Amino acid sequence: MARAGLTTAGLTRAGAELADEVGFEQVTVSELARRCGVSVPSLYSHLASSRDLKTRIALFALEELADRAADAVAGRAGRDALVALGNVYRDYARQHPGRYAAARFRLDPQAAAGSAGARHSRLTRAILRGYRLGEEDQTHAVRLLGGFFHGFVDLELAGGFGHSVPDSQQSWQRSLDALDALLRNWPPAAQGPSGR
Amino acid sequence: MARAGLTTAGLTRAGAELADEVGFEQVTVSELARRCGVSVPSLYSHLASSRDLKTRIALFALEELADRAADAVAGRAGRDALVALGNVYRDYARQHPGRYAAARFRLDPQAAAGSAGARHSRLTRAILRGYRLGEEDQTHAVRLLGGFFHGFVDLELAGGFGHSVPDSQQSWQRSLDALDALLRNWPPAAQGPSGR
DNA sequence: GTAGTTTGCCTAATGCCTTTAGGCAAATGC
DNA sequence: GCATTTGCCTAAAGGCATTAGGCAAACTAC
Repeated sequence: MARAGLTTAGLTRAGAELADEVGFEQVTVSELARRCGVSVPSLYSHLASSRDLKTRIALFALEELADRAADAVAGRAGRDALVALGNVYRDYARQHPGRYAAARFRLDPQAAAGSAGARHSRLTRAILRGYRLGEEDQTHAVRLLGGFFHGFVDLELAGGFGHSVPDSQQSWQRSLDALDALLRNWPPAAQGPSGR
Repeated sequence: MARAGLTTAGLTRAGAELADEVGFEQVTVSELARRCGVSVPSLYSHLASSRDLKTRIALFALEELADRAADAVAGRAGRDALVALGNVYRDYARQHPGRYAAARFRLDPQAAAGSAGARHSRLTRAILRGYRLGEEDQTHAVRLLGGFFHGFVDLELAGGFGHSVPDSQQSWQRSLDALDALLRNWPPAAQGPSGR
């Protein structure tokens, strides 16, 4: 039986493409096998399980996204960098909705530890160098931005900002404006316990 | 054959509970049937499909969440309302991770139109009354907050802010502080095209 | 080049999930 | 009470995930 020349990396890439075509949720070992012209069980020579496939696609997407983010923010600072970084996430999600969903896949702790997640965090932290934030507030800001980027993009992709005025592109821009202003005027920590 | 007394609403609630137990992704018609003590095909008297079940659970969760949000913001304004609203989302997600995930399920346009999604939007808009924002900027702020609430909570739940310092509770509080400050000092629209 | 070993492909098989069809009897309506 | 509707069941079919074992290509060592 001639070998089809499959590799784990190749299957991961094919899986990522399939994800963008049919949606990450619809990616199956069976469909991938059909796409590669081999029988379903053959894929188990290269993949441990369906979950293994999804994990690999997720890691691939996170890496790809981090590479784009790194390129986009290189040589930029302050507001320029903030906009560039945010746009990377939004553009990637719109160009590659399946991969973007994959990047949101719940990884097990071990896989997560080896993922590009930390790169994303570092890149976000890097753009904050253009703002005057203390160590701790920088971490808060990283998480705020991370949450906003992901949340806005996810809601938008899900149609949450559907065809209503103003369009979501404007909201995106104004949100980035607002966040830039916020980062330039980050409020000091309150004196006592605040709320909960 | 005695009737088990199943109803669509009852199955939806049982499905929501199952979601919190095993995770929304693991909810199946088969498991629900086992839980109710009936055969799998029996459920098709009350549910159109597995997707119908998930859609119903999603609508249920969105409604439940909107009720909680309405209660929490009633009689509050400004920063107090902002914190209360944000906390509803975060608390719900932590208490009911499966239902929260269900609330994020991609509904088809028809189901989405009849969902509590618009209530959520209105509630967020309502808390913004305590801030001086123009009509359009209010919408931008609704989307920014919606994105942040969802994004932060989702990343947190996924372990994205794992056991590192400062803990995510502090980041949550500081983020709400920051957003309150932002809303009180919302930047005016820039003169010309900004960025993209 | 040859022999032994490893590896990647296949088919068969198993089990789980989703769904449909048709039968039977409980429940409902007149 | 009778006719109709409805909710339960079993049987069946198809799809997906996965394992086991066989065969031959590919690799390694001498």
